[in-house]
Amino acid sequence: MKKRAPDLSAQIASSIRDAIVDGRLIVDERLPSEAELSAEFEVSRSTVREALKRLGAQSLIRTERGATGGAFVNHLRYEDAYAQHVTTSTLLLSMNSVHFATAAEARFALEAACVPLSAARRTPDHLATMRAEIHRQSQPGLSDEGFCASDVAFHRALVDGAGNPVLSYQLAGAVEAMQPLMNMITFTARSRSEIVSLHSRIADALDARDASAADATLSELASYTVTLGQTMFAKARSG
Amino acid sequence: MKKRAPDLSAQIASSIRDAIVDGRLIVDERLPSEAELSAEFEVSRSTVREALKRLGAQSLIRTERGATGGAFVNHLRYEDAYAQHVTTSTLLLSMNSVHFATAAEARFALEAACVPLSAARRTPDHLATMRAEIHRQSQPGLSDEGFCASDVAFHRALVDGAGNPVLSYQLAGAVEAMQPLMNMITFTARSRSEIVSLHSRIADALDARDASAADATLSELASYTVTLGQTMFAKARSG
DNA sequence: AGACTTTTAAATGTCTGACAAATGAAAAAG
DNA sequence: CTTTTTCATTTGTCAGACATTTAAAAGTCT
Repeated sequence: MKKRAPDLSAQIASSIRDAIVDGRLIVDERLPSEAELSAEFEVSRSTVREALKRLGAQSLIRTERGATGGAFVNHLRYEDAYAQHVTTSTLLLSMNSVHFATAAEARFALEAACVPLSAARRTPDHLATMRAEIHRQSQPGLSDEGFCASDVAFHRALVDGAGNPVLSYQLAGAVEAMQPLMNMITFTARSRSEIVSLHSRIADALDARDASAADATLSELASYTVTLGQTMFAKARSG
Repeated sequence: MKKRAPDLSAQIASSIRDAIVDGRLIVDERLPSEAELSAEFEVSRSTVREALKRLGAQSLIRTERGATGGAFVNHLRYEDAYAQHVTTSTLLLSMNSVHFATAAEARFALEAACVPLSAARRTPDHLATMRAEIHRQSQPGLSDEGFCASDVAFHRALVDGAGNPVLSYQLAGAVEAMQPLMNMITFTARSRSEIVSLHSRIADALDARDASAADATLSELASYTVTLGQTMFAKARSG
């Protein structure tokens, strides 16, 4: 039950991380140089460097070389957080062998939360993106991976239509992390056209700012997706 | 516009990360030792170590010392991902100076997505947690921080009631990252009792498995929270 | 004086070699 | 066969050196 003391580099990373999280170090502020930090913490420069690499991996700091270089508190941007969130979510799903139904339920529940906002606020740009993806999805030559990627892009446009970046960020994990699971479903021509049709109806409803129609169609899409997943897994068991 | 080549340690980290993400390295598999990796990548051991620290910071690997030690592909657990997600979300909100209204909108929209599922699946345990937190929130001596922490615990129970771990994970960022913003609102005795009353009604509705009543009350709570926030910020501007 | 070039100092990035500490496995002792 | 000791392996830490990058300072020419 005893937790051994973590490595020095981990301790130092924690110490600096705390300073950043509760605001004692502010964005773009420069940390002391590696030499100064090693004196301050009374460790070697290598140990300090390992601590800084840890923080860099979490996008908490960035480093610049040269005379005026050093480690700076990083301004965490949506894109960085977004990418990390997707990677982590994807691994979480695959490593914990989450059932397809569970992941799909979460994804569609969260997406449904965006629909009323998106119906109210979507711009022509969002609608154009959705239409473009729908068009791509109906191309016969499209690979399965391409279809799934386009599916993700369609749903991201739906989510972004809500005009709330916090919502978009949180949804990223749910929607994008599903892609590998979705890829496992080999879409038939028939199921593709069904999905394209549902996508079109969702886009139409959002175009008309009809939140309840969009919500109802999204529910249809959710059930259909879960059904497809069940069929696929049943076939995998029997085959 | 030119992107300089990233550091060697970053390149090596990427290379190993890719191997983990697309499954060429599986959970609990042992990576080559630092000496072997340094030979393989033709860099020094320090460089390899910095790469490994980066991966460790993302919970992708863990390291063990000793004869049979080494770096192992880590089984990413919900708790690890959860903690990271909360830290990142919190920083994202503070560093991008997200408006209270935007964050609150995202939070309540996502929570609303859980309500129907939670009404259907919540266990007595979830209800007991909610009641306990409501009781704590009505104690007069409770600090503002304590009240907010209890608020988070209440809402987490609501989300967990949906019985979907993926949903709980995704919601963690939205709910917990709000806490520092919520802490900024100094609750009066009057607003606390209003919130406690709304929490009670939500718990009652979930107890009765009445999803629409729970949803309606959550909407009330959302409006009330946003109103409190607006009042607070108006006062901050004038004062 | 002003514009251009060179030098220099500071900082991170990388390498080498060494030793400490942890830990399981093999060898030795009983 | 069990216990103890030794040992080899591996990560953790340290010290010192050199390479590379960068901006500022110093120098040079017009």
